[in-house]
Amino acid sequence: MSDTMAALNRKLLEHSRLTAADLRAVTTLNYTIRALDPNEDLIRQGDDPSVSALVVSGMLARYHLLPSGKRQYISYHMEGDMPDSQALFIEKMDHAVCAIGSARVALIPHVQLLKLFEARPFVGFAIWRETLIDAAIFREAITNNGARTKVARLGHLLCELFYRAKASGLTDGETFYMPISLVQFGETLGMSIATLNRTLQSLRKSRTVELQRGTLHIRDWERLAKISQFDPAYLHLKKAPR
Amino acid sequence: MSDTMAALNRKLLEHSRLTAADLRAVTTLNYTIRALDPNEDLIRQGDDPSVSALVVSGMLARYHLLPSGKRQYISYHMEGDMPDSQALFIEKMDHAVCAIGSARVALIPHVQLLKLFEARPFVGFAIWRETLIDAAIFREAITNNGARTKVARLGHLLCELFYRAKASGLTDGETFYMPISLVQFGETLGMSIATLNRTLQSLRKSRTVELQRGTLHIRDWERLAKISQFDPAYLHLKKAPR
DNA sequence: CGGAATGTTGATATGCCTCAACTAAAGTGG
DNA sequence: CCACTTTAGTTGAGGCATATCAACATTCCG
Repeated sequence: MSDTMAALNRKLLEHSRLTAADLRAVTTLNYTIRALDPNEDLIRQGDDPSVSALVVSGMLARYHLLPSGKRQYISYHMEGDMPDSQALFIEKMDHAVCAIGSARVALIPHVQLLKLFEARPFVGFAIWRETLIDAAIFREAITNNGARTKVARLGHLLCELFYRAKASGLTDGETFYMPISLVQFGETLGMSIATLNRTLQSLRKSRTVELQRGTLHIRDWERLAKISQFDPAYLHLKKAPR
Repeated sequence: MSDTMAALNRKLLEHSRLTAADLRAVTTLNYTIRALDPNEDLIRQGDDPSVSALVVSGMLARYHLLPSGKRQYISYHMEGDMPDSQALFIEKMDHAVCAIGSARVALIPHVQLLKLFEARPFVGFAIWRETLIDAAIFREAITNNGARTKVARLGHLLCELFYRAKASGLTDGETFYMPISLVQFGETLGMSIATLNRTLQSLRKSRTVELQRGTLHIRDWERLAKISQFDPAYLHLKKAPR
């Protein structure tokens, strides 16, 4: 049995209830592993995906590429996430996905997933739920960028990444390795890099959080969450009755 | 047979292929109609939804309510849309949905939808696709608010609303009735109402678009789309091979 | 017809983007 | 392992865009 698919099962169990038979069916999925260099694209805007990727290690990000060449990062994805289940029923990618640091993904053909969903609807529902949680994360990003102060905006993103990592057991105590550059944070939050840096200084000064060389360290979670108006309800990380 | 569910079928056929049997199964769904006054909430943040709403007439909007009482509007939904299929597999609403102007919705119990999806997986896939298109709209909103100029930002939103309305046959030539207030536009696009108004003036001056008393009139679609960097690819309104 | 909601415009202060210079860290090849 | 190059992060100065506040006009609605 596959450790890789076992990781997917663990992820699905973070929010969904599945029977032993469902879980067993998931482990029968075939896949191939692909290694990605830092900043390498997994898939580009306009591509027609026929496989879905499951993050095995490292981190991926979604982004839009604008006519000017400017990037807008949309969301980040870590071990156990399936970032392009978003593309399962879609012909042409409206966004690209790239690696943040080195990463490894398991590629699962869409046809296999569809067959599995027909045979075991509740597995489909679990992955559907996964895509809905992604959508909730997108909504929160809209609100974050539209309605929060710069400090809360950055703080909120850091809270979200840390909370999700912790829920998946990827943190080392209060520390999480997450090699997102300041430029990328800027292109996520709609801030210039200068302002982003100064905003980060301000968070540092508040002694709630430390971030250097890709290592995020939470010094005072309660206060950081308060500063950032972070309420994890939108991540829906509770198991639902089936 | 129900006209209301026929409207849902039309919507699903905008992007998905379904068999006659699938379509018939959809029309057997039971529902109740609910009328909404302008600005009335259909569902609030924190509620536990047990029904999904299909917009029968008028317009709905999703929004986040911040601790300060400030609203952030997330997206708008018109006839044929199912805005809270987003909540199908989720316990607690992370956002609210309200009416923009008067509206009527058909409420369909989740249990019925789930049974339908088990019996007819491809109907489920079509509605899943619908939720994925919503997610693509959210992503575009992130980029719109984060990376575009004020003029492009407003123009892009108007383009999207008009394009979607037209695809659903809801426009009257180059005109669409859409009673969103300037305050609401501001709370959608992260601009103050003063700036929003001046941005609108600027669009008016460019003679591409007119907007008054809720009526959107497109005067020069090509130029507006260009100004706004609007590319409808992200709406995925093409039928997919099954 | 009167009151409330919505839209419009002007003046002001400031927060942020832009640009630029510099430092520190990481990666590369001899 | 060290010089070199490249990339990432940091800080400062200046000017403009936009949030904020306030006054007013218009439209909507009972």
